Amino acid sequence: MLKYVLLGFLNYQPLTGYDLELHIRNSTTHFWHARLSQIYMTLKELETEGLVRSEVEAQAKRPDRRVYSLTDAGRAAFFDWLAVPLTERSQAKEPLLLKLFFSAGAGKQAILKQLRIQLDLHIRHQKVYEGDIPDVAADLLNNHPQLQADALMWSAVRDFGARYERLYIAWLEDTIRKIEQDFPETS
Amino acid sequence: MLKYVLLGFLNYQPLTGYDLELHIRNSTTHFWHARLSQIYMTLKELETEGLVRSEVEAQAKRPDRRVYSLTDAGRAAFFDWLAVPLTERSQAKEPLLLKLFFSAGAGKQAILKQLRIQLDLHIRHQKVYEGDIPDVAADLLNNHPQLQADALMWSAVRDFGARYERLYIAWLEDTIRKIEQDFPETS
DNA sequence: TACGCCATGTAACGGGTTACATGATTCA
DNA sequence: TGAATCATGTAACCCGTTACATGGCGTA
Repeated sequence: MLKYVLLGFLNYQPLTGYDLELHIRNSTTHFWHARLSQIYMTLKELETEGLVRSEVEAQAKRPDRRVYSLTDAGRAAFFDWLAVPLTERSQAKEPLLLKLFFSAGAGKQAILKQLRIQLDLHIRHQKVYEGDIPDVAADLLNNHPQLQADALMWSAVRDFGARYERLYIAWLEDTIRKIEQDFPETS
Repeated sequence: MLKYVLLGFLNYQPLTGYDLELHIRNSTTHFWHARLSQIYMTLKELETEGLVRSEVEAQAKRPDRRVYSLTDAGRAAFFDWLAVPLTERSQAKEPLLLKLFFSAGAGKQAILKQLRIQLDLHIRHQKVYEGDIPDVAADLLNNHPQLQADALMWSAVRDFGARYERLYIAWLEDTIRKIEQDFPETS
């Protein structure tokens, strides 16, 4: 799937592997993330498949950069992917819920500690969705005013993220309260 | 991580690979799932690591079953895992959000179709969280009344699932409305 | 008679993570 | 002087998926 993330961003403009990592980190990270090493590998694969091409650009006072852009085949592959709707619920894996599910034996205090650590993390993370949109997205929109429809989709997805953080925080707060009240003291 | 799921269920009672799949499908599936083939492989690995042991049980009119149970080392490994809190937000991957993020080019009708397919899936799935707890969980509780604290954790996690489904449905409905209103007609 | 459940596995493949490796520039 | 940013890559490993393989029993 990372292939399509890369094709998707390259459909907007040519970018390097490094740039792509920035875009991913700033806009898709809460529903799709990737390490730089994987991005570089995947770009190579896309190039051997003929979906992207690249050229090296020399820079003064900076390392050379390899700039990737979509080929016609790449653009076609991307739109083919877009055209197929997802007909199943996605089955995510949530390590926190898994650990909590089995945590009764860890004791009341350990459970509360775990929940409070996560509450803190989520509260501190929340500003990502409340604040301005990231610079990379703003720049992209300024440089390509025809991306209004895209911006609508970006904001819908961002809205999901905001709601999700709110749900997570409310659930953590309620669950902390419930455990404090109902969980038996370790004897 | 599947290793800990298996250890966690075996900490309640001895089970076969097939039984474990049933438990997973009925209670952890919305935050952790696994295929039977992987479960069988992982059980073998756990046995070579000395964390579980197994014995074959012959059955009349049914295939033989290999029943796994925790060793002391397995129980210790499980509680070691429980004792370490998760100190990072979990980064899930959500293919639907990814596709929507890039879907502007697919056109208004394709986007609405995708959203409505998912809305239907999530509405039909919702009863899983609204109805009774699954039989496997109820049986476990009836046979082991000392699992009251565990039941509290199970219900907390289940509550998360219910809230998540409600969020998903509300977001899909709101997004459908927004797209209908604001997304430019394909020219 | 055909489907679903019970029951266990192997083999090939794919996607992703971690660790390793390098090195200049800029800013605090 | 040390940390962050820019910039690209390779190799080993691990976890998980898909496909393949088998076969009896109960039930509609």
